[in-house]
Amino acid sequence: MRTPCCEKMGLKKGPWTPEEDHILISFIQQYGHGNWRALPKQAGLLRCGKSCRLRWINYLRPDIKRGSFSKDEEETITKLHQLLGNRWSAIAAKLPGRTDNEIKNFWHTHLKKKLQRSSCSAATNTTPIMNSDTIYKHYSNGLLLSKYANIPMNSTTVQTMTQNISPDHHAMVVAPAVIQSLAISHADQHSAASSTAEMQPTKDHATWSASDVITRSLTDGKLSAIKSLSAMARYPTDDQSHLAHTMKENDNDIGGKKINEDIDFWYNLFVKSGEPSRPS
DNA sequence: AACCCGCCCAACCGCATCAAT
DNA sequence: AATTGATGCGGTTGGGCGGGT
Repeated sequence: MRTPCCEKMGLKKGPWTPEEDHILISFIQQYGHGNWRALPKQAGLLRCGKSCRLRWINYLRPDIKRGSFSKDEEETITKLHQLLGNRWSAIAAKLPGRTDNEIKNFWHTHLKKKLQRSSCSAATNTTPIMNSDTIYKHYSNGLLLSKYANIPMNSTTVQTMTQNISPDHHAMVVAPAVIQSLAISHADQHSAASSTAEMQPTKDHATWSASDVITRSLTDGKLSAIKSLSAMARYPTDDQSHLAHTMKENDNDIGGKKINEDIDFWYNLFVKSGEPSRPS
């Protein structure tokens, strides 16, 4: 069984002292960090491996970029968050020298408030901003409509489908054509790549919301999620038991895909197309 | 000067996932 | 295929700090 970090008696918690930092840096410089679990004992630190790893990754690594975020970084984080949601490590991967923790903190303390202010002012102009949820919806809608329901994609069908899945005001935004077409071609790649691999469900499907399904379909490329969404959309409401049933059925014949490929796909897409567009 | 309050961020925790056996 | 250990990730916490009263 797993031993919770620092649960064992005698391990220190709380802020790191300069001495501890020095010991950790010296040890890693000399021996590397092959095994975090064993490291504190070998280095003579009264910390758990997890704590050492966190301290190194978030603070002591030599390539950490210190100081406030630049305007460019701020914009990148904002765009990537629209794109990826709270996938801090994926966002950090696009910002050299920044850690997921740092970006997460920056988001919660600065950007979120800033965006809330700007969305308030945007709301007064009645121009909805396309957020990540909306993008997920359009992406998934595009996939299921084009691949499983044989319905031609246009703004009306997208809107209707989205309303059936999750009737919030963001769903009224019309997807840009570039996202639709690229999403469909991406779906083709998914179905080709996933036809033979095996899928392991990792969450109790009965507890999935429509948003979970959509997010899932994006993050790991499992078309079963999209299939389920397709089936669900044929019903007037978000019927979770039906959804769970469909998920389990589909789990048996659909394969997986690497998360990073999806992240790269979306990142590249938005680099190409500028930014999540506002409907005119 | 003392107190309060909100903000910031380093660190922790629980869970998911991966890898080895 | 099941189990176990290690690592990674995202949400949350709490202590330090600065500004306001």
